[in-house]
Formats: sequence, structure tokens, C-alpha cells
Amino acid sequence: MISFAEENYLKAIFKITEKDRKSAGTNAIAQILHTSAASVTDMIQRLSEKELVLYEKYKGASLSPTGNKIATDLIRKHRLWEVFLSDKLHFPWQKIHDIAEQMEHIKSDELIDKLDNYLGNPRFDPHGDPIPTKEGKFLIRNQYSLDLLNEGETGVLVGVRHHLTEFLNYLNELKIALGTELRVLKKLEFDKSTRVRINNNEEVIFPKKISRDLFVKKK
Amino acid sequence: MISFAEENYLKAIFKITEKDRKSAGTNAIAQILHTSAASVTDMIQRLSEKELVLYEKYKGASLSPTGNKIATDLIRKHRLWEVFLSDKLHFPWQKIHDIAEQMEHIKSDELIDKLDNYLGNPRFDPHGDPIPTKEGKFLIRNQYSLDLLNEGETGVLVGVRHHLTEFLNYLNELKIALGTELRVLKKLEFDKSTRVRINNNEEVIFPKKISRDLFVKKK
DNA sequence: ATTAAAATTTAGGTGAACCTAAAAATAAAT
DNA sequence: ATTTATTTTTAGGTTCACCTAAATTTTAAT
Ligand SMILES: [Mn+2]
Ligand SMILES: [Mn+2]
Ligand SMILES: [Mn+2]
Ligand SMILES: [Mn+2]
Repeated sequence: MISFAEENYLKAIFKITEKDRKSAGTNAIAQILHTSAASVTDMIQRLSEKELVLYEKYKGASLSPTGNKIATDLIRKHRLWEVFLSDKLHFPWQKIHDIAEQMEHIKSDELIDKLDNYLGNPRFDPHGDPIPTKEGKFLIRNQYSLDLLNEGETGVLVGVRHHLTEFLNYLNELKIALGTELRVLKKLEFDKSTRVRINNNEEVIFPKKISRDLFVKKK
Repeated sequence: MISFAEENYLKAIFKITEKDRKSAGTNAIAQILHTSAASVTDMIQRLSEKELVLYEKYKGASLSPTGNKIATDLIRKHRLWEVFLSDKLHFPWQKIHDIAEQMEHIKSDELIDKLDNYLGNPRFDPHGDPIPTKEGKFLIRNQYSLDLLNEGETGVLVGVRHHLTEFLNYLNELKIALGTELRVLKKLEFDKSTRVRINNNEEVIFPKKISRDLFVKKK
């Protein structure tokens, strides 16, 4: 039986290695899990013993096929519970992540099947992130970060790069949610900021820092 | 922050002391939690230190007001999740308890408020057990165990004494569920068994062992 | 009242998951 | 190529939640 702590390590390694990197260093893992590098070494050695992780001294850890499946299932559960919290209990998107961090550890395949079905087999979570299938496949969305759009182009918000509460609150205040139309009016060269019209309504200027964190589908 | 293990001990002590007994012995707790008496002593001493439990050497443990509130909240959460699993996900009543044992440990007051509301503020769980209010009040149902009914009397099933899977399966096979009408046709003196008509339909003979575990409301 | 049985506690130990401080290895900078 | 900085591991703790075996206390039986 795998523990919550072990599950969290697998998820952290998944997150670090999902894009480019082919192994996760102890410092990177420690940062995500708010723990020390020494504790991470300790744990990845145990996970390696259990063959959930591939580990070479001083060269970081990566997920074994078994470890990868466990991590993917956790993400599936996490995102399905986020949909439940959002769609059924009407939690705002800033509050769902922390609760889902707890719920993702509940062990019952039947529960997840029924939940998935009950929610209408959603393919994306309330932050726009894809929900892996039972088999572990991720849909990839054809998306651009807003800062890549040219003047005059319009995008529909389909995702956000991260889930910091303050960032999501900021979007709420601007009445920006998934599905919101964002039209690039002007790209200001000198500071890389972007003037944007929100849903054919108000205007706002996004610093590069923000426009890079908004994923849109071109319209 | 209270751990899952600590929560389970508080719940066990609650269960043992809820009716008559005014303190829970180490053996009784050990039996519920499938652990050793020595481990129980260890834990109740820690819980006593935290003032969640009142403890006197060799005289067992009982819940402090704080401990009682935590235990009651756990039961509230457990039973609300059971309603969710039953009503929304259509799990049969034999399967909900084990999953709820995990879900009851999720920490979020807002979650439970919203869940309660979403479920329509149910007062009883799928086994007929009362769901304590937010303030910790239990409704008490005016109920009789079936073996107390006289010949000719009819009762409606409103609860079961325990939740053993085999027992609930047995009731399922007889098409007995909460709300089912049970009419006492004959009480057999020599072995204390009872002949019962189910929903004005089939007949069955219950040994005392069974009829004592069915709670009905007189009709 | 003794003695036997049962319940409870103490003693001593284990593994999981953390920690800090120090040592060792790797990577970066001069 | 050395030196310096960074990353990672090791060494040596701690706390929590369990364990078995032995000692103690309480309860029941003779
Ligand atoms: Mn999330
Ligand atoms: Mn999400
Ligand atoms: Mn239950
Ligand atoms: Mn129940």
C-alpha cells in the first residue's frame, strides 16, 4: 500500500519531468513539497527500492512505468474532484486546488469511475487543465500564451499557467474566466505589455508576466 | 493539526461510550482499530496530554468536550459522504462505509457546509443513522428492534444495528431496504424466531439474531 | 482471603517521514 | 586547471504510530 507521502513525491517528480527535463533533482522536489533535500534523498531511495522511481546517485529521479501510472491516476483524481467542487458544490476556482490535494488520495477505483461518469466525463478541469483518461492519456490542447498573439487577434481563454490564489483572484476581479474573449488591441514594445479588451467590454493592460500566463485558443 | 490516527481513536472512544459506558477500555479500542492494547495506551496518553481525552490509569478513556466535538464532526462528515455516495453516485449501501472511512478525514469546514446543502441537508444516512447537525446534535428516532413487535404488528425499516457487508447483502437478497414494510406474522417461542411478511409479499423466518438487528418504526 | 484470570501499562524496539549539520560530488567561474 | 559555488548525499538525530514480551493492576473465581 502506497502512502500519501509517497504519492506526493511521485506527483512532484511527474510535474518536474512532464515537459522537457528527463530527471528531477532533489532540490526541485524539496521545493515543491516544502521539505529538505536530505529528506528527498531519503524518500527517493525508498521509492527506488520499490521500483516506482528510477534513481542514480547525484543524477536525480524519474518515474518508472508503474510510478508514472500512479502519478497520472493521482492527477486524474485531483482534477475530477476539482470539477466536482466547482460544478456541483460551486466553489470558486481559487479554492478547489487545496481541497483536491486531500481528495486525490482517496483509494477506490470504483469511486473514480462513478465520479467521472457523474460529472459527465469531463476532459478539462476548472483551470483548463486536461484530465487524463483512465488509461493515462492526456489530451493536448492547441493553445498559445496570450503574449504570442498579434495586434488585432482575439483569443478565448482556455487555461492558466499556474494556480496561485492571488493570480486567480486578480482574474476574477477583471471578470476573466475560462471562455472569456481577449482581444489584443496594442502591444507596447518598450515594456512588452499588452493592451487587451475583455469580452468586447473593458480594457486592461497586462504586463508580460501576466500575458504569458494566460493560455488562449485563437479565434 | 490532528492526524488521521488520532481522529480514528476519538471516533472509537465515541462509539464505545455513546450509549451506556462512561469510559472506553484499551482492549475495546484495540479491537475496533485492529491494533494492540499497548498501542492504545500509548495513544490515549498522548491524546490525554492534548486534552482531547480524559484518562485515568487503568480506568479507560472518555472524550473531553473538545474531543467529543471532533468525533461528532467526523461522524457528521462520514454520514454525509455516505449520502453522497449513495444518492449521487448510486453506490449500494454495503460499499459506502469503507470509502466514507477515508473521506471523513478531509479537512474543510466550507466543504462540509456545501456538501450538506448540496445533498438537501439530509438528517439520516443510507443506513438510517442520524447525521449530527453542525452544532453536534443527534436526532433520536423512535424505533424498536423488530423482535419487540407483537404478532400482527407492522413496522417500517428505519435502521440496522450494524453495517457488516454480509448482513446488508442478505437484506438486499430479500429485497429489504430502508422503508420496507415488515409485518410480524408469527413469533415462534421455542427458538425465538419470527415469521415476517416483506412488503405484503414474500415471507421469511428471521432468527432472533437477525430480528434484533432490524430497527423499525411501528405503523 | 487466596488464587487465578483478564485487562492494562511499561519497557524496549521498529519503520516511516521528517530534521540539521557535515561531508562528498558535481557544475560553474575564474 | 584550480578554485568556488551549488547540489546532493551521509550521519546522526526526532516524533509518530505501531509492535512483542514482561510487569503490574484490577477483577473474578474458588
Ligand atoms: Mn489543482
Ligand atoms: Mn486544476
Ligand atoms: Mn459508515
Ligand atoms: Mn452509515
